[in-house]
Amino acid sequence: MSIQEVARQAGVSVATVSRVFNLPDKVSDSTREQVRQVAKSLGYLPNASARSLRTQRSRVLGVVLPTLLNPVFAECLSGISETAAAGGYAIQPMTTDYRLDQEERAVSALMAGQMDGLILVLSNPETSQALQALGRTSLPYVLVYNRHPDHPCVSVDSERAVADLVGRLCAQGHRRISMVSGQLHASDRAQQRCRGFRQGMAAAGLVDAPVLEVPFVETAIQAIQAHLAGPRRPTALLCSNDLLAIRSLRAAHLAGLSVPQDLSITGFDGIGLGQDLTPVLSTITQPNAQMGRCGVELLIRALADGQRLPPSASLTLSHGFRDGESCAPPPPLQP
Amino acid sequence: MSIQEVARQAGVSVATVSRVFNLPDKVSDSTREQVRQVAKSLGYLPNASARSLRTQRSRVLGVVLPTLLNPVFAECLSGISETAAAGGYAIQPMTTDYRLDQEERAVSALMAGQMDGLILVLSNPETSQALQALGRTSLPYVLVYNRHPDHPCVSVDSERAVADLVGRLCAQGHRRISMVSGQLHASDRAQQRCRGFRQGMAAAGLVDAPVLEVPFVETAIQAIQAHLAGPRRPTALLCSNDLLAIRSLRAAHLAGLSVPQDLSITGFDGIGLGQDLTPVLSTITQPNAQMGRCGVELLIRALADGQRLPPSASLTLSHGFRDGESCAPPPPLQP
DNA sequence: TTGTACGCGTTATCAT
DNA sequence: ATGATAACGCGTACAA
Repeated sequence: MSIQEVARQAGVSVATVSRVFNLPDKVSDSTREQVRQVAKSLGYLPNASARSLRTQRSRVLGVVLPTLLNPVFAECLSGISETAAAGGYAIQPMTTDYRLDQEERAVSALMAGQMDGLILVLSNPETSQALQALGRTSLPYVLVYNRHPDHPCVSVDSERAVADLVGRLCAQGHRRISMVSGQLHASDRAQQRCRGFRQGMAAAGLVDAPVLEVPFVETAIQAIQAHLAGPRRPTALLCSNDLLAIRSLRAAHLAGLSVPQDLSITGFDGIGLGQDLTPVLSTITQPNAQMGRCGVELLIRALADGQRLPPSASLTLSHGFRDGESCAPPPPLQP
Repeated sequence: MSIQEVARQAGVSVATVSRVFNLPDKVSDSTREQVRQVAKSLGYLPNASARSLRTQRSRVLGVVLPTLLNPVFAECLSGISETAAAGGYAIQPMTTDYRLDQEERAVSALMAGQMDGLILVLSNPETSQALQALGRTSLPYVLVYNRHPDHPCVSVDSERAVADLVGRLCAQGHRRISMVSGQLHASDRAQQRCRGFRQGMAAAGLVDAPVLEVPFVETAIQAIQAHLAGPRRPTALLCSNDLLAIRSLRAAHLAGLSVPQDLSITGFDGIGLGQDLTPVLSTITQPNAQMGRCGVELLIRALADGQRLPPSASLTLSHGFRDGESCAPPPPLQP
């Protein structure tokens, strides 16, 4: 069902049909209605490929994410999807599983796919080959969650957030605080949060700032449980994301510890689910859907101006702290 | 950067360049390498829109889902994405928030977007306008989670699963079992699970089979808590999905009940997170990622054959039961 | 206000 | 083995 057929049946030229869909004002009321009528009855829908070939814009945004199995990215994609749709854009997401080769394949596929712009959550903007390749093109893009002075980013100040949180824990009386982190090499966020931890601990005059880097999510619970079984176990676990915090809650239970009486646990991300848990997860909250929304808005604005986004367009959204039930002063007596 | 430019620089015709990418065997070794060289140095990538316009296939699959905020669909999309990528397809997902108008908009947009096939999770295949519209086209599609004799579906037998679960609970000694359900009108799964509940209760000779239909997720916890505050409260809560089960855990806590000592709670879906909770969620498990994978595989196979999928291609995957920690015999004394 | 005709970048047919 | 060229469906400059 093409524009030709509609034109034929409506007794007008293809140009008129095209105008009915793209410049409705430039066609008389009567013919417009006539054409719409015919188009509807034929179930005509303009061919997106032809349109995109002709106009050189696809109205599709590419999205690259580590995984959808972490709700933080599902929430973000949800925001992206919503805002893109509102702006007349479709999205084409690809996941990388935190693997650099997949990251490059994804970006390359999206570049070949006539995306109008790209929204990226990468492992590390500093070293990403994919981002470098992208830089050699004129395709507009924006990073989300990532943070880097040379690129347009929508992010929160993880470093400060974590440092502040360490301060809170110390104010509650905690002295032995461990960080539970995901793989540092796979994520600049993890690195930033780790830096914030070290900084916060140093500021509190605490020399010992142990970081437990959990290699695989599958083994996280066991590793954390082992860490909690040690002789001078921490009184607080500062986890670099909510999923790790949830697994830490499990590990604490398995280790026979009550949260927050015996052990405090905090997360980072503010996934919605954390509010429905018992104990409610104490965590640093990011506006995940909002971060996606902002990324799309920046991108769409840039597209309207026919520009790429400069690094100076970067946005630091404000984070929050959810005072849940997984956090309390340390138990009074500790050996 | 077009095929023209590559041809010019390589000193061959566009036809030869095209062959290098599509039928490499039909071109001599020397020119093939020559062309590849030039293409690479120019960063040439075949234009997907032009290719799709010419071949009438986009190698993109459309996906319609209720929401990504329920991990069950995020897990499914993850499986879809993975299998699509492996088969050389990209995906274009749209969410409906369980709203029929969004459902129609999504399907319509995907039909206009030159999708090669559609993977759909709809509210209700029986009444869906979107599905009816789709039926009038020749676009291949497959339903996932939905179950209907007139359409190709990848699903599990929710009805039997729930009925069996009721049997298990009864065998443990439960007599007062309530179902907590999402909005019945918004989901055929909810309806099926509800039927399974009534059927199982009837089979156990239990006349009273109360169903608490929770209107909005936001108010779920309060509604459930109120239900638990009643005089002859249930000893078990059979929830129609894992998210409701998690909220029920919270509601039980707020009502001062211990799970599973005072109250048993079961879910449906088998989201990964349920395993990391305390108590580990007892639930009916579906192979969520696998359901997505199967849908894509069916679709890709149909595309290879140039066929639509007949209803007879439907697949009922087997479900399981995770014996977690949220379920136990009822307390001995009940008024 | 409406129509004609070109070109977007590619694949495929038909020659050579 | 390679090249010339038509056609995919559309938007738009230009003409009427």
